[in-house]
Amino acid sequence: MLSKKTKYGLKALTFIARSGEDVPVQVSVIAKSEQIPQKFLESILLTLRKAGILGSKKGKHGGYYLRSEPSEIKMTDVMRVLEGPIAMVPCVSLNYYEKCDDCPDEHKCSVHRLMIEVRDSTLKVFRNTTLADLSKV
Amino acid sequence: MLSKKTKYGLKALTFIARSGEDVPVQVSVIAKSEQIPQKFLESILLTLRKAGILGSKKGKHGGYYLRSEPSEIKMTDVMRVLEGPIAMVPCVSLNYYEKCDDCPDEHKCSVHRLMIEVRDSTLKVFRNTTLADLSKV
DNA sequence: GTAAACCCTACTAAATTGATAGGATTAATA
DNA sequence: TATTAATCCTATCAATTTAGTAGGGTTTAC
Repeated sequence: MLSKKTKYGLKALTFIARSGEDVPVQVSVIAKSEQIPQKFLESILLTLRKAGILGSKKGKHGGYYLRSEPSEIKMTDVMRVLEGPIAMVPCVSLNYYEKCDDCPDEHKCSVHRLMIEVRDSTLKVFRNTTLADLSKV
Repeated sequence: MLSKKTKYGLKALTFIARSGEDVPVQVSVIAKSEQIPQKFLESILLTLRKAGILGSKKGKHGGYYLRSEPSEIKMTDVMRVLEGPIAMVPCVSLNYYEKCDDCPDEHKCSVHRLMIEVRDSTLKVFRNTTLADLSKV
């Protein structure tokens, strides 16, 4: 299941991308419009900022803005930041690989091979999708 | 993340499929060979039996066996039984559809559209994979 | 009739998720 | 310079899920 965190994060990014203009968007505005608990959203946008996807401006008239063009923001990056590894098992993760305790030989593991296929097909979607695609009405 | 339940379940099914012969396989044998807690595995195989994927024989020399040929057991079915819906959000699930509380219009929801693509690509993998594929050495 | 197997229900500890609380810090502007 | 509006940061918490354990009940082969 997709976490609320990721769902909210994607909606917020879409909102910011759609707002288009060069002024930062405030958390309160997004929260209200997208029906997201404001404090929760704050922490999500903070995560996205720390990951380099969003920039922020403090103080009055502050808010969040995209650090790159929507068409440059790939879902692979966004999903990894919000949801964590794309692979369903660590032994198949490109970025967070970990060996299984059981499993003497990965290449003979039926689960391993199936999950590689799932990972690759999901990756293909995320690699071919950017925030610009999400933002289309 | 793939749950241990699903991982164990897939390994157990593979084990049974590989054993080939027409005699039922005991939980204790699978548990030992695949390093799975026996009581936990019991409950998993029970689930698979109730779902019609496995059959069982009670009493001495009892155990579990496949109800169909490995090549007839599709991953879509197995995954739905063990892991639940394949879709990452209920509003995109074919078998367990549920509307989102937020989201006035699904078709305009960026998350919705992305998750449909992910669902379809995952589904394609699961539809094209059977237990026979998993069981190949 | 007894041992070996599945069957069933209930419980539990740990981790994760989805928040909330409360304030610290920073910046615009009156 | 004081005020206000915003982000930033840490801590806490309740609910849920996960992964497993416990303890028998039931069925069948021999």
